[in-house]
Amino acid sequence: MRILIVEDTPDVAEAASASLGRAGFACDVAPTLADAHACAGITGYAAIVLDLNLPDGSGRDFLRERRRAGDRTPVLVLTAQFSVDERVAALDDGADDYLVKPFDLRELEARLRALTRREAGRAENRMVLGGLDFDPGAQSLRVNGAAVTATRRELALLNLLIANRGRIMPKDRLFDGLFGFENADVGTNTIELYVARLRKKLAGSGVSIETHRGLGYRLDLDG
Amino acid sequence: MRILIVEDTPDVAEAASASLGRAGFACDVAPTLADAHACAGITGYAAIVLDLNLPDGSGRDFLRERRRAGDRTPVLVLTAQFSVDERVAALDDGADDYLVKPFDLRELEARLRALTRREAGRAENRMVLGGLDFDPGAQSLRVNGAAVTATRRELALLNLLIANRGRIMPKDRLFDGLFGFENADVGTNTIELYVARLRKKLAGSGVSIETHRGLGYRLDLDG
DNA sequence: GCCAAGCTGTCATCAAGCTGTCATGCGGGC
DNA sequence: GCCCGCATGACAGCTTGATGACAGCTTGGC
Repeated sequence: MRILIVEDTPDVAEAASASLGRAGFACDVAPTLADAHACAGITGYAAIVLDLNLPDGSGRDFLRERRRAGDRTPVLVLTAQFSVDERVAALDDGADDYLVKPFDLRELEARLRALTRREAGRAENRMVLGGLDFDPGAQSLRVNGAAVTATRRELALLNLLIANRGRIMPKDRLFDGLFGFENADVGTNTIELYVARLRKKLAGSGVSIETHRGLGYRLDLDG
Repeated sequence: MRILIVEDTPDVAEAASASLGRAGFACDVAPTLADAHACAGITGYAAIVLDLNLPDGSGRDFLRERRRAGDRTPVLVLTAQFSVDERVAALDDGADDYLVKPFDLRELEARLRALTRREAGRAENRMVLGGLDFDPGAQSLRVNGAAVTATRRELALLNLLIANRGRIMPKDRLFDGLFGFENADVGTNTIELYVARLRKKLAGSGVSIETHRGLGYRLDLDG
């Protein structure tokens, strides 16, 4: 799950990026509208966090342009004041949610989880599949009822695979979802590595990750 | 499905070629207009990805020439800036779609699929025929409801045959769709080989691949 | 601030399975 | 009957993925 944070205050952007990173999201930060356009053009995002007040224009323009271009990526808008007008305007422009600054990082995290969840067509956070019980909010994983510890990257990968359950996910797509731009130089071998680590932890759960040579990986129930 | 990528930046061309290759397209790369003309003269393409800014001229000239010569191959144009003028001009010249650089490889893939699909007159990606259910986007194949694993080449061949369902496809045409120039020295026997492999996997699906001696192969419902 | 523990990603090596060639056999057409 | 085109099994090369070991770095405890 890759997130774009459009925010020009370094402190806020950094804090949000760190917090969301811990929560299993891969984050890219864009301090200007121009950067935001560039990022959104290069890769797809599971959601966008958009500050309205930016040095080179209003986030509303960015939002409107994206929507006009047919992009339906969930957007969470950050507003400075709790003005009903501004709030309504943002939603009219196509925002999916808003948060008033200053905000609690945990709330940002929770709302983003709700947005990406909604996109995947799920009503609740928890995902149960076979003997596997995964809650991305609590970052908790259970296999056949027993709690299993997994690292951030492992959970992020699992999250992606479950969200695309039954579909073959190309390795580069998984890579995009796991790493932001600042980690672009990481070897693609790491995906194979984490798949191997995940497989060990999922052993006996009735869920497995199939390899499709030259195509990618697919998570699904056994059999 | 064979694609011509006219792009002079090696990184971009390579990334696109790799990504599309995984998606089941056979790609040729032409770094100059001269190369592009040569390739387009030698073989037909399901679509052309055309960068406008090339070392030996503008892609627009290439596009205009092709259209004037009566070629209706779908063309997706890559533009550097999001300029409305340039965009309109490209569409006027006969482009079918455009993408602003930098772009997301997934989007390129999706748009090409849309273009080639449109050419085949289908509205949806998924193809259902008898007991056969094939989704080229997810690279997933089901026979009578059961998932069947197939390799990249097998899927590419199936894709071609289904897209031309009911029509006899000459072997050299299938060959062109499966292999780019860099594989030009592959024996034509390989087509027979992959037809045989596909037949095994499609057994009992109600769909079969008929041999027409000296003419080619035809995929259709039994009976 | 220091230290320990564990997470991360690289490398090298090994295994798997895809790919295309070859050889052989079959069957239709002339 | 002969020839040509196609079918198919076996095989070797090679790309791609799997996996164990390791070093650097981050993180959290004290």
